[in-house]
Amino acid sequence: MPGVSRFRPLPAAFYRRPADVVARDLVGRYLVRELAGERLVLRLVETEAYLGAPDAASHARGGHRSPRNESMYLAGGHAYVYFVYGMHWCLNVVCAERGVPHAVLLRAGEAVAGAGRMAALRGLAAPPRPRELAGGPARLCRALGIDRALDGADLRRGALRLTAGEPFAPAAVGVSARIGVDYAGEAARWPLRFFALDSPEVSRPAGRAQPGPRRRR
DNA sequence: CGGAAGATCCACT
DNA sequence: GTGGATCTTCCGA
Repeated sequence: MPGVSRFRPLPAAFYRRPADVVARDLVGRYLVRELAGERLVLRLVETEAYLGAPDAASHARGGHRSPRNESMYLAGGHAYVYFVYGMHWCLNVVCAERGVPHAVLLRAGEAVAGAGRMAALRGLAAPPRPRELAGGPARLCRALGIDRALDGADLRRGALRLTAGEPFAPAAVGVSARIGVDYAGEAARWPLRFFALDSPEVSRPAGRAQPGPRRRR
């Protein structure tokens, strides 16, 4: 039965690794959402790793811990959902051992199933243009109906799961600096963003890891 | 206790 | 390309 294994949940051992390793390995995997009796599936094409206490861009920088980010300290394989800019939800995959707040931000995905329902959740009337459906961490959450109710959820079972999917060949995955973390000093340049090189859904093509010659003034 | 900034998106110029 | 929406959290007073 070709295809069935794509929906096998990723095992606990998958998550018990550093976030940069998990982030790269998540590109191509399926994010499966059961919502109102319907199955919505995104193939992940863009992720970012956040490395806990030593990472100035992380919500857990300096070992910070609060009710908001408490889920980051769960064992790998749980969800960390947070609210930003007063309007948007973002979904992270918690990694490593319990007490070590590594996480992977899910930034974009391609629709595999339930595209019509996802477009409706996004409030889109016409067929979506590239990046419109789930190209961006907040768009991805809105397309799957994800909010605080899923904070701390077990990603191996339940209404939100990560499954084997269709991993990309290593050569098909690009690496860049993370997006929107310019405040983080040196950590803002760490190569921790991973994306499918030929996906039209990736939120931005190259990020700013290795700035080439740029026009000035 | 007030002010500022944020792992973003969208409308508008 | 720029700024507004909107609210949780943190920090300084």
